[in-house]
Amino acid sequence: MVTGAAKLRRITEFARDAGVTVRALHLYDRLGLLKPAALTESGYRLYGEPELARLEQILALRFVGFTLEQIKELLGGSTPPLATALRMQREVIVRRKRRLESALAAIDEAARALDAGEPADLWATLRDVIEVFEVQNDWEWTKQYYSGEALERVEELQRTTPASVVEQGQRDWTVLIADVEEAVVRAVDPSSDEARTLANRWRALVGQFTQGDAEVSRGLNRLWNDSTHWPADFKRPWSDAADAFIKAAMNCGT
Amino acid sequence: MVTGAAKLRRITEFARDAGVTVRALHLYDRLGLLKPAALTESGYRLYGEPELARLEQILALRFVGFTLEQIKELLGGSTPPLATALRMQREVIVRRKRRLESALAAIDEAARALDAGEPADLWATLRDVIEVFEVQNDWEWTKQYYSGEALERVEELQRTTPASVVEQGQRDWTVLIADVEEAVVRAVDPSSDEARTLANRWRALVGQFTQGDAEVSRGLNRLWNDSTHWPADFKRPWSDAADAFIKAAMNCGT
DNA sequence: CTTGACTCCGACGTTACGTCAGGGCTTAGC
DNA sequence: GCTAAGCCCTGACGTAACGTCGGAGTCAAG
Repeated sequence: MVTGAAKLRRITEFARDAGVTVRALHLYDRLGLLKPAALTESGYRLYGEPELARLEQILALRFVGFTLEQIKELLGGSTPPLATALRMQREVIVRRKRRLESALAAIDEAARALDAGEPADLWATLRDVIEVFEVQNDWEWTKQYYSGEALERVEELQRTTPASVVEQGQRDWTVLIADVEEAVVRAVDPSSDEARTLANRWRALVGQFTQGDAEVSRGLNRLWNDSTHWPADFKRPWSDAADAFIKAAMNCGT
Repeated sequence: MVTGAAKLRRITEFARDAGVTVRALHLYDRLGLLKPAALTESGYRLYGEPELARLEQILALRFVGFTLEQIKELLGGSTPPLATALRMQREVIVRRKRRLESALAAIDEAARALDAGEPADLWATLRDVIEVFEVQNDWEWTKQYYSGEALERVEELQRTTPASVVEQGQRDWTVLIADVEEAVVRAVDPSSDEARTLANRWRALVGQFTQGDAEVSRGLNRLWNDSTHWPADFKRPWSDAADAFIKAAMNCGT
C-alpha cells in the first residue's frame, strides 16, 4: 500500500486535463457537485484522481441533458435510480429532437415557398407547420416532467397503462378543458354545483391517470403549482382563467 | 375607403389572440421588435392587425431558432437576406439535432451497459460516445457562425468550395494547431523566426479558407476575438496558451 | 524583493422571458 | 360623484450554466 497520498493537482492543471474551465469547477464546488480533495492553507483547491472520475460522470450526465441539479441528485444518493432517470431523459431528448425536426420542416417549407417565388405564402406556410407541431404537443406535457421520488412509480405507470387508456384520457382531458374554459366565459360561480361537477371530473381524470398513487398525485400537484419545473418553451393548453377557476372550484367543493 | 381606423385592441386581448404573454409584448416593445400601433394618453399600448401579422412572423422565426436580435435584423432591413439566413439556420438546427442524436446514442449505450449488469462499464461507455461526438465537431466551428453582412458571401463560399478542399483544410488545420501547441510547450518566443513561420502558416490557412475575401476574413477575425458569437456549448479545440501565442506571433511578425 | 504566474472571490452579463410589487387608469354599479 | 374590481404601467429580481472582469492574496524563481 504505497498508494497512500495520490498526486493532487491544482485547479488549472486539473481543469485542462478534464477539458473544463476553472470557473466551471468553481461553480461545481459552490453547488456541492464536485468538491476538491483538499484545500491548501491559503484556500487553493487541490484535486486528485477520484475527483477526475466523478467529474467525468458529471460531464457524461450533462452531455445527455441533465441539469446540474439533477446530476447532483443522481450522483448523490446511495442507490441512484439511474436507469429510470436515463429512460425518462431519453424521452425528453426525443421530444427535443422532434421539436427540431419540426423546425427543419418549417424551414424547408419556407424555402419551397421562397423558391416558388411566393413570398406572400411564406409566413402562412411557416405558421401552418408550427401549428401542427403545437397541437401535437398539447397533450405531451402531462407525462413530461416528474421530480425526484416518484420517478419509479411514474415509469411503472407508463409501462402498465395501455395506449388505449392514454388516448381515452387525452380525449376526456381535451373535452374537460373545453368545458372549463366555457364555464369561465359564462362566469360560472366556482362554488356552484356546476363548478363542483367540473372539479369532480377533474379529480376523476387525475385519479385515473395516477391510478390512486398518492405520491404520483402529489407530484402532479406540485408540478401543477410550480411552473419552474416546466420546460422553457412549455405553454399550458388552458388559460389562466381556467386555471384559477378549477383551483377555486376544487377548494370550494366537498 | 371606410377602413380608415382599424380596430385597436389593448394588450391583454391582443396577447391572448396571438398566444403570447403580456410580458413578452412588453419585451418586444422595449427591444424595438414590435411596437404598438398607438399609445393612449395614459400610456396604454394599442395593437392592430398589422401588428398581429408582424408578431406571427416573429413567432415563426423564433420557432426555427433565431434569436430575437436576429429576428429584428431579418425583419428590419428593406431587403432581408431571409433565404440565406434560413439556409444557414437550417445548418444550425441540423447540428443541434445531431447533438441530440449523439445524446440518444450515449443513453442507449449506457442502458445496454446497465442491462448487461456492468455498472463499471457505464461511465466508460458514455465517455466513448461523447468523445466520438466531440471529435466530429472539432472542425465544425470554423464554418459555423458568421454575423450579419457577410452571410451571402459565406454561403457562396460554401457552395463553391469543393469538399476535397475542405478536408485538406481540416487536416492542415489540425496539424497546425498541434504544432502551435507544441511550440507553446517548448516556450518558443512569439517574436522568433519559428513563431513567425507558424503565424504565416496560420495566415495562409485563414486566407485559403476565406479565398481572399476581405469581408469574410474580417468576420472571422471578429468571431475569433468575440466569443459571445459562439454557441454556448462550443469549446475551442486549442488551448488559451496557443491562442495567446498565435496572436502574439501575428502581431510581432512582418 | 520583485516579477510573473497562479489563485481566490464577488459582481455583472448572457437569453427570453416570468413573477412580484407598487403604483396609476378605467369602467360599471351604486 | 364615488368606489371597487379589473386593467395597465414600470422596475427589480430570478432563471441555467457558466464567461468575463477586476481587485487582492499566494507562490516560486531570479
